Amino acid sequence: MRETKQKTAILEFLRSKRQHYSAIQIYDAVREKIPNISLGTVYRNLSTLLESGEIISVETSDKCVFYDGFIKDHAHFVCQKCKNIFDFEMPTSAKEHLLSDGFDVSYERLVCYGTCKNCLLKN
Amino acid sequence: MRETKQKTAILEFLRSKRQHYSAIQIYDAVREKIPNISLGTVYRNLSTLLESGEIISVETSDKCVFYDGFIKDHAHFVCQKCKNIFDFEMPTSAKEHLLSDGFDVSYERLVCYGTCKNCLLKN
DNA sequence: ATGATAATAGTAATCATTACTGATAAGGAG
DNA sequence: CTCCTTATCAGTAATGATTACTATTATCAT
Repeated sequence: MRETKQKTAILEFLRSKRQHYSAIQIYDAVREKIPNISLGTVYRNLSTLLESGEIISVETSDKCVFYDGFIKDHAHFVCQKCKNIFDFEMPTSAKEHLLSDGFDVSYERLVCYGTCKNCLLKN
Repeated sequence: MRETKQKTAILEFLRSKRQHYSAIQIYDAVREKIPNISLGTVYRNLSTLLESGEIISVETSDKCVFYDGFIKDHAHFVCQKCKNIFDFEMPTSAKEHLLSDGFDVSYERLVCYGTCKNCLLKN
């Protein structure tokens, strides 16, 4: 796994923000530093960064995947109105329970859907 | 919302199985009863059934969505080897915690990834 | 410095899902 | 039961996210 300015820029962008970005959003952000970076390069690097565990992915009911440079265990809340994703602390893990049932758990994702504070005030 | 044989067949198929199917798998299964049903019809009915809460969807790190006719609250375990999806009981919900923080939660999805019993034995 | 080769830019292809359109059928009114 | 409105359908085209391909470039061990 070679060090390239493309991969470094992607990782630095994700680590500099505590938000969740789609591949195209990352592409647009990184293009400010590397104007001719290819979208395929963004996808390829996101894959290798996922494999190496340097970033995590968040699958929601939106059609695209979101990427997160904050890799400490945490859960996500998706606001169905404004589409924002909020982090919150992971409540009790299901790992032990599954392990005792003979399943080997590598990671878990909890996603809650609803309406966020801000959107509730706007109703 | 009209009753059609297409919608009935889709719902009956999902309710008759305790597994999780992609749109194409549902399409293939329902085609045995309604040979000329259209894939678009399957997607449209899956959407309305989701909206009415008669089925649920499961988003995983696979590119496609899985649909489930079993709508009681439960969590999912995805085997990264055989790709099977297993149900398990939802551990403590995050709802109360989020509600006390001012978020209105409509539903939550917990997905664990790892290796299932069967695949562990095969290693 | 140099050579092997991993990674890149650019583009084409794939795959899941959605949109469109003229035809069909569900189901309420008469 | 028959007719009429219109939601839903089949079939197909379009979209949007992601992946594959290829000739070129740049990383890094020697």
